[in-house]
Amino acid sequence: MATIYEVSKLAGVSLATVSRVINKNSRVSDKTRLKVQDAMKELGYRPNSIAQSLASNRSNSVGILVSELHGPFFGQMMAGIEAELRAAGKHVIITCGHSEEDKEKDGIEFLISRNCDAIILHVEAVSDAYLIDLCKGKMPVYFMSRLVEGLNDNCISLDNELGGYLATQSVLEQGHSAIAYIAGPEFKADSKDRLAGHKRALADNNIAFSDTLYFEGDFKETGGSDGLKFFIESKQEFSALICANDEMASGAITYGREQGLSLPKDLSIIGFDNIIFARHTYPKLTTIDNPVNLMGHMAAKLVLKNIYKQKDMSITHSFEPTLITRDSVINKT
Amino acid sequence: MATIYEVSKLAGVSLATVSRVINKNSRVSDKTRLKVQDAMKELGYRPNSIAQSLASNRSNSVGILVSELHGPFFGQMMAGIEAELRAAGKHVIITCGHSEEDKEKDGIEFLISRNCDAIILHVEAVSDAYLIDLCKGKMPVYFMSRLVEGLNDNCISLDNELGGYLATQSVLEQGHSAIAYIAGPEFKADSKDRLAGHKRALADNNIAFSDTLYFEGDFKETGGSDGLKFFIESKQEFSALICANDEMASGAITYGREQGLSLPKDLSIIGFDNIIFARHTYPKLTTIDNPVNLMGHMAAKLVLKNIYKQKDMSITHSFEPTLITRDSVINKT
DNA sequence: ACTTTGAATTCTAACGATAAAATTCTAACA
DNA sequence: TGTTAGAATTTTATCGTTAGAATTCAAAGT
Repeated sequence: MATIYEVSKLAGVSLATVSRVINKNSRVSDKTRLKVQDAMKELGYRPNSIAQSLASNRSNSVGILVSELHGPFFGQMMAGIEAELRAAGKHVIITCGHSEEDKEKDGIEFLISRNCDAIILHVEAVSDAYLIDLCKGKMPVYFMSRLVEGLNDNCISLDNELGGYLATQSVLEQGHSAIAYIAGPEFKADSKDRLAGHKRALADNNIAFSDTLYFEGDFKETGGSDGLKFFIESKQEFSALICANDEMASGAITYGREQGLSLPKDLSIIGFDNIIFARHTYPKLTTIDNPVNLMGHMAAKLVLKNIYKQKDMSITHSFEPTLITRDSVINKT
Repeated sequence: MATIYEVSKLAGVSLATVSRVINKNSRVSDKTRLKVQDAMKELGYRPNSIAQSLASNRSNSVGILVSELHGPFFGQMMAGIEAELRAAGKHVIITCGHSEEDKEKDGIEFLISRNCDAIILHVEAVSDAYLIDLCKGKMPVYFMSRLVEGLNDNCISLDNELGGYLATQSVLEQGHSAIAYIAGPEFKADSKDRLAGHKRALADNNIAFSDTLYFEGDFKETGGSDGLKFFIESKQEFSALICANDEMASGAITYGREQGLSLPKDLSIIGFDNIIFARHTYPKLTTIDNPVNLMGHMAAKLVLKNIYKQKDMSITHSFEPTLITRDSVINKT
């Protein structure tokens, strides 16, 4: 591979001049710029990004940690981040933490050791204290879908409490009052907030929250099936089921039908996230839209603005969920 | 951040010695190793991977190009590759080509310019000729889910023809004979091979392939709905529908029910890929399993073996699809 | 013609590691 | 005691670029 040195020789200028036409920040006369560009073309020159990084102390890479590389939710998130960053010539180094504390810490260490210019984290298992500490280090850290105390400016988050409220409120408005709730893992902030919204909506409607109509799921299909099984076996009356995400709602739908329920007649179900497949369940899933792709774009923009000093980036830190009405919730009356 | 130089000073040894304890390939006496390790710990030293890359001409990064970052299929694939590589201390740089020729080429260029040690491509729009040419360059290139003429050793592929055959054969065995087929985009190799398998199964059973029961879809939900719409509006008789992937099958199921079909009684549907959601459609989707996660692992192993010279890597280049029987195909009789 | 000034360009020293060659050390053996 | 082989360690050059200081150049002002 041709180096900058060979280009400079061929063009008859110094190394520094070539470097300056590559980086087009400092001024070079049109004449020399052309000479250099010709030489670059002739040699098929491509700057060595590693050498650039070493010399400039900039790797032009952004680390991303998500819980899982698969899964519709993270897919949308990564797609948003990558698209935005790639358009700016930056690249993403992606790894995953599987929602486990050790693996998340491990992943973060890994990204730091790769000399990213910044990292964007979707972490769930690690504590706020750890993150606050992490932010004291020299690596800039940003958070997706998580609001870390005192680090608001580094967070892109969804109002999960509102989402939880919206879900429950919409079900209540359809005349349901005995409502079962399958939450995500209690240690996850998302779960907690969505549940809080649920409780607020119940309270607003003077309905008591019942422990027996609560189940802690795992945010996966199994959480939905296990939860519904639990409720059915406990022989309680309930006409609606709220699932803290769409995967669990899917699991619940599948399990419910296996148990002979006619959906949505026998049971209304609402999900959360509005993943792409939500429109292909039967009945089509009513859910809460989580604009995670947009949020991914925004996280990337935040990095572009703060780290790469790009102008004209208007940042929104907080996003609002909205109700998507389909067929899985019906009027009780 | 502490550098190797500071460590060497603190430990009272030379740079080279520190380098050798970091890379633990060459021998260092236990005594000095300990001294150096202590010094590293004391300084919180972490090797600068960029400098390592420049000096060793190894970036320890593998570029990955997939069609989309979202989507269940690619998620599984990326997860497999990343897990394997990450365990070996390598990182992945991921980008996407959106199944468009220009964007794919662009993505490849992008990865090459990032000095990856190798790249793993899932490309669909780019020609074999282009890829063969690409392989003549100095960047090692590997292919996922694609068999490039003469580059077999660099490919990890699925026997799509067999998968197509299996799908059709299984439907035929259930007594169906009027079978509609929704293919993927014709320019994609996967589509072509699956269709070829379909035709072979028909031929084996002395059933003529009918142009009017063929529709070229887009591998997305819309392909399924558009295809089924086309068949229904053409007023043909058919009792089974084969979709070249699960997304299209989902779309077809949803559309079919919207049109008042009772599934699977009125129409049997089979998909391809066995994405995670296939078990949550209604009826649960009978499909062909595509072990793409495994294949991702295998592609990574191939890189580990060829590029990073890891031993004990047994490589399987070709994978076989298998039939997953669920509820969406019923016996016609 | 002679400064002056600002733009254009070159020079030089990093950046933080690796790797090959050169050197020193250590212990065994004649 | 001197030799020698092999292990342990150091020396030195290098990877390909950037960045700031130093220099040269060109046009304008006096």
